[in-house]
Amino acid sequence: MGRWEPDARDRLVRAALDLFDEQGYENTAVAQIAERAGLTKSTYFRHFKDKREVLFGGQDELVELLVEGIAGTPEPAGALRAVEGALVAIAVTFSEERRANGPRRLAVIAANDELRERNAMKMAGFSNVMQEALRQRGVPELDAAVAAELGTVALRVAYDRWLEAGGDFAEVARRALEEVRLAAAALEGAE
Amino acid sequence: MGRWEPDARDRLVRAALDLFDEQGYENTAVAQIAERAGLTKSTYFRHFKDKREVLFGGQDELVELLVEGIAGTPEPAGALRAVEGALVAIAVTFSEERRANGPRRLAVIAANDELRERNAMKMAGFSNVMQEALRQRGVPELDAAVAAELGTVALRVAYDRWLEAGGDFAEVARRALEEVRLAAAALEGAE
DNA sequence: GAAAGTGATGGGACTTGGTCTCATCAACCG
DNA sequence: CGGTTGATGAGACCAAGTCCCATCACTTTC
Repeated sequence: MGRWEPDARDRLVRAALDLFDEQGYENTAVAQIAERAGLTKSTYFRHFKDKREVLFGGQDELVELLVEGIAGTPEPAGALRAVEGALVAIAVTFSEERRANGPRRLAVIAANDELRERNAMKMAGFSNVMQEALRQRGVPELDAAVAAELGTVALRVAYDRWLEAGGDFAEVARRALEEVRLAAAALEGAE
Repeated sequence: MGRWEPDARDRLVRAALDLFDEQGYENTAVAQIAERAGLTKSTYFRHFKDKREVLFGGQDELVELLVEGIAGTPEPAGALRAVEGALVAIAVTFSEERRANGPRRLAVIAANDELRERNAMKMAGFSNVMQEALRQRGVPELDAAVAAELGTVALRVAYDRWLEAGGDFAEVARRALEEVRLAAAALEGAE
């Protein structure tokens, strides 16, 4: 594989991020991204299923790691401990290079409805995947839903902090999850 | 207003739901929806900003009610009580007609990625709105995020049950939220 | 070493979502 | 009765995304 100029996919990602940054997502045509990467529209759509996906690559890998992280947490462990295992498992993908591009990527996404939509779907996907993995362990439906949802809250918080301050993502995530748990436990109900 | 055939918007919604049901969302063109409603593509896009929105109308009203429900909960009350106020506040929009069309609408949405994406965005929007409204009451950031997220879990659960069994939505939502709270409180942390 | 195969690419036709502009036409108002 | 208003129709236009076929670099096989 890779008989021609290598890294076509990477070149597309870089070209897209640059162009979105320079002139905005909506003002950038797929053909333009391809051109800057030395390719054509056809080739772009062979690598990414639509215009947005160039910003959301690697999601499949994260999903796999989340599932493995939950399934691989030794029994007996509560649902939230398994979620912690999932967050720790994805830490390997949080490289320095990813941290460097993070803010630029976030800024592009935040500036466009279509992209925010895709991001919401991504997050919901993470939650669903964790919920399903928890149910596979025998966690009851509602508990799985709650634990998975709190896990994604922690994931968002941890990601923000990690972009801000760096450090070991696994540690940041563990702390965030514990804070979320305490906040949830402190909620008063109807009396 | 309404000098020509009235209810253009309603006709479009009905035509869309019928066509999506008959031949699927992707196999239905906007022009076809408009045609069945006795209108044209131009008019369609005057009523809905894109092809999907015909299935997601009324979101603005829900957002308003959620915010009012939280802001209108008398102090002092915990974050989750305010969220309960929000869920109760939207109950007025859950009519019998809406319940009748609910399952068909859900089936169409579930069958298509684009629509599931929009739905995820809608839910995330509810959560964000509640979170912001809670912060306006002085609830700390993280507590607001957790309460809002648990609120949307309860909202989903309540909606499912209400579609299934009917009854007073406010009551169903209250019960769902209490169950969610108990599930969250029962989560064990790292020792 | 030539022929056949393979996989990534180029190119262009085509459909459809979505935007924009201008014309039309029914109702209302003075 | 003539002018205004607001919803609609009509059609040009652009970009996203799909499809199909040609091409070309490299590999395998005989």
